[in-house]
Amino acid sequence: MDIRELFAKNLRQARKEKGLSQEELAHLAEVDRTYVGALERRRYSVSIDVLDRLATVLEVEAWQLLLPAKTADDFNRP
Amino acid sequence: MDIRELFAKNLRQARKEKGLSQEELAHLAEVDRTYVGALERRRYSVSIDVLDRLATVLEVEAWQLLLPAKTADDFNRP
DNA sequence: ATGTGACTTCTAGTCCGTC
DNA sequence: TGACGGACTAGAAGTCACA
Repeated sequence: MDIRELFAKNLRQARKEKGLSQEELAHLAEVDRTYVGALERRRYSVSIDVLDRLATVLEVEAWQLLLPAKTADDFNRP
Repeated sequence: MDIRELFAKNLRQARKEKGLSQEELAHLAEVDRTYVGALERRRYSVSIDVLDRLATVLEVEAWQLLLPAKTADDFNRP
């Protein structure tokens, strides 16, 4: 799993958890609606400036959007 | 402290801890020699693709390069 | 409400150099 | 070894129309 996919999944997950549409998130973070969609489809390598704006709107820390997804193994650990 | 400054400081610190020069890091991560220096001077908003390559060379996780610096208060916490 | 292509503009990122 | 400038190219950032 490359970094774009990681970010794409975290972004989509964080957005859904906030109950926002791509359009709403885009508006709040002052980026284009289609750009958010493009990021979730891993089309671009987002810059940290935009990443930070998105994180702020989603009320998470910027670094959290780059956290690797939990693997099945994680759930079996003590 | 904005995200570029955060990244700049983490990058420099991680690089020093590995005992690498800007030039060596640049070569290993396949970016330009002057670009590493520019990032440490917060001149650009790095993309996550390059951030990931730098992290790999520095043997840290990509998200760790975006971690906020510890404040003085952190050291006083129980 | 989102996916996509085509397009333009802006900045990331390269490459040359000097201090 | 690192700071910094100028000129350039690649790709991110941003907009629109249509499905």
